[in-house]
Amino acid sequence: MDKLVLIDGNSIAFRAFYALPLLTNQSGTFTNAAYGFTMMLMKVLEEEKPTHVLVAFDAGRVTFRHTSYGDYKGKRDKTPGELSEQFPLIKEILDTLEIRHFELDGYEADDIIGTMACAGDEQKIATTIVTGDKDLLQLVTEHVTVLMTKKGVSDAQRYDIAEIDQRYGLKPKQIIDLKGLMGDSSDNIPGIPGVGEKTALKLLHQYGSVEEVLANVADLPGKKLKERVGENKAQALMSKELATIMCETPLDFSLSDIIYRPFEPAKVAPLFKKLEFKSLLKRISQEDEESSVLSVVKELTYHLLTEKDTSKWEKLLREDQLSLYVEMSSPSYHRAEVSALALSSDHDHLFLPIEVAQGWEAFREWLADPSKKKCAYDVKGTQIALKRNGLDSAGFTFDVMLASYIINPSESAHELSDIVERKLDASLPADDEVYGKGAKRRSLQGEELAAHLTRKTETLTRLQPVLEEELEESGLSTLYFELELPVSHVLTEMEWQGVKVDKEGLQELGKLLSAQLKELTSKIYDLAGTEFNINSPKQLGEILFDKLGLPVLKKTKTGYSTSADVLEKLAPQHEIVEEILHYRQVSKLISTYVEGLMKERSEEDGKIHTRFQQAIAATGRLSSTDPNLQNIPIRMEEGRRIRKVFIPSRENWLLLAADYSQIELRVLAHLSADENLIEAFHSDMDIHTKTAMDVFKVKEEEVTSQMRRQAKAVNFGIVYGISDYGLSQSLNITRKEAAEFIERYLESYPGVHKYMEDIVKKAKKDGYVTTMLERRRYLPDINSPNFNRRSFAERTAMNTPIQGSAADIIKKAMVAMKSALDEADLSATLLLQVHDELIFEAPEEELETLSEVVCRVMEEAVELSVPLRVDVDTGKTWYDAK
DNA sequence: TCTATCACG
DNA sequence: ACGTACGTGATAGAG
Repeated sequence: MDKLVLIDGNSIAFRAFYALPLLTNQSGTFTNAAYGFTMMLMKVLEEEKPTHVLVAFDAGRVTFRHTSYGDYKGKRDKTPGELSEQFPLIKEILDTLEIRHFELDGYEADDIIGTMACAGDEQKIATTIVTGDKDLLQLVTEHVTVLMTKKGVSDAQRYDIAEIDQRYGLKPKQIIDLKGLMGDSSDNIPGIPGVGEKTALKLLHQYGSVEEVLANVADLPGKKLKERVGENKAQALMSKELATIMCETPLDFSLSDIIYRPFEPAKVAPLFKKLEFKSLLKRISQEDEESSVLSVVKELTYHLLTEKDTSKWEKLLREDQLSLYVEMSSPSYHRAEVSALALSSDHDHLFLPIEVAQGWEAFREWLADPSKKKCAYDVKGTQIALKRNGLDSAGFTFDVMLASYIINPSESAHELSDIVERKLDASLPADDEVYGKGAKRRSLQGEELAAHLTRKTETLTRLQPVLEEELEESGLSTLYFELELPVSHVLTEMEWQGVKVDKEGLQELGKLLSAQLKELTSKIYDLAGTEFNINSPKQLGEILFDKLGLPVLKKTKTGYSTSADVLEKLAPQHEIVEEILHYRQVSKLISTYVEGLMKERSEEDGKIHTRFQQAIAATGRLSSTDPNLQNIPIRMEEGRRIRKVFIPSRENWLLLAADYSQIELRVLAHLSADENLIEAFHSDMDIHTKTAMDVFKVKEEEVTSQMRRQAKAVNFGIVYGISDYGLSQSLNITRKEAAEFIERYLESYPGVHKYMEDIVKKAKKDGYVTTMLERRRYLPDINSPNFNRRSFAERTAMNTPIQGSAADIIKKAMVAMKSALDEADLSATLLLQVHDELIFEAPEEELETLSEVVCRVMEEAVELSVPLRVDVDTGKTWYDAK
């Protein structure tokens, strides 16, 4: 028995959109209408068990109805962008489910459905129309029923001839007459003014049709009604015509084109996964009898390689590309031990204990051959771990971790198991689960290790094409392949190189600071009249505010705030406060820097090898861990001395530091095209002085240091996504004063003002912002009804293109630097990056050439509408290279 | 494990 | 009226 289901795509999507909250998935795509639509669709497919399915959509804006009545659908609100952008998504879902969908220029979805319903009726096929629109009731016949959505989307009411009769006392065709008389405000069909559903029904019950009603105007009850009907005869007839659904739409397909075959869950799951349709995912996987959709419990067949049988696997190394995963004892690949590695092609999975890999000559050659393509998770860590085990490697053309990051840099979880969860219809136990964490950590061995590891490499092979496609779809391929991947290779070199630390110098400094701390401690105990743990904010708070009775200016969730900005305000009130501030400083220097750096210094080479994390910061910046070398003190002289222990690794070498001057404000000048700001940079002015002149309306000579300091804070504010409150906090002024500063700034730099407004608007429309090199950051909260979340997202929208473009620029310079140094035949090496600064070490005689090369490469990394300026300094220590 | 604090750009 | 500056990482204390 055939069963035809006709779905009114627009109507269901509308219903779903307004019935559900404005959901977004991780990448900021609105999904509520698509989700509701799919829920409805699944339910219908399950319950109706159709043999033929079709979804009809409205095409374009102008239909034949507009031709006859210009105002047709005139009053309808414009479809909100959050909904219209979901239509392509809905169509993609239908395509994946292999359900045909149609739209036809000049016609509405109704007309396609009407025509198919007529065909179904003629051929006596049981037909169900799914819609939220009462108009379609006119199509009901002996064979055709309408499934009408009620509140929400999952609830529906079936209308057949009997139901329509019971509800309206009409035959289906009379629904047209009903519309003709009462009109339809949503479609802007006028009908007869003053005639609503009640009157219209009464008239139709008596006369049967619009024409008959009009023919009997004279007999109609009530003077008003007579008048109205009499005056609007033509309008009533036209309304009826507008409400009539076409049954002769010229369609270029027939029943045989819309045959429905139940979909394969395995094909649909990845899309649902991507859209985060979790409950639907569960639903389809259950239908699949839990075979394989979510759980790839299916054991992988892998080959555990021993020294003896390496030769028979050499053929695997001739594959176009292989995935490689190196298993380590900890994430700190500069120290971690490698237990084993695994190789995967599409078909074969090979497990190699580290000794076997080291002893297999053909593998070593393959690994070091740059023309042999390899895919890995965290290429940098992989290459360093391999190198520490005597294995040189090259030819890594894909990094799964980096790809996942570039696709969505806001995502906090780029572990392989997280990526698999998001991008594939599979799952992988997280390393923490397999190994346990903290004290429970254990090591894996033998078969267990082999199974876990080969499963990871197998996953890499499956992830790569999925990620590649997603990069391409979002226009991120260039950024990924030409910037991020090359940068990761530069970082590998930098980390491998490491930076030399003067052990004795560090110990010396430690002693000095410890002595100072001791003195401060006893002084503080004296002043407090008791001993307590100064490092404990809780105990400190009790001393300051309870015992000494200082005023409480700020509180935290847990009690009194003792942060530096509070203490600074309290300093005049009690001698102890200043000592505490000083104590904090010294204590920080000892614990974080002296002791922290000492712990990370390798006894082997006397160097520190930080890890530059490339897949953390949402703006595209790098971060540095174990230890963090991007936050070595500089602002206070006392802390700055820490920099004296960072020295060149060889004799007669020096350090060279090159930093971009005002890169973020220059980027802002470029992005905003603000004439005043551009001019300021072209004339090489001190930008904070210039801002002070504009904000305070004074001449250059009249700018005081106080004004310059305030102007500097305003500039920071602009870069961070200005708010009066934020500025008032940082300058210790009232919000009103801060707001005035901002206003005067924006008046002086109208281009910046417009840019800030435009970028927020664009973010609201697209759901994301981009940097100069098209790096993308999604802002799911940008349209949030929650003021806080929305404001945060708006500031992020303003800040990310600036901070992110600056990150793009220095990354580009780093990539270019590699070849520039080679070309100039320099042995200088890049050691560190600190956001807007690069630090090199080089033999003394190279410094002059190096300065020139470094400046040129950094300044010419990209072309902006303002010049980029780089300052260079050299010295025997990092402290001296200032 | 979470919170407060503070170091950097 | 809402209550924030943007982006990070490390440490110590407290639960």
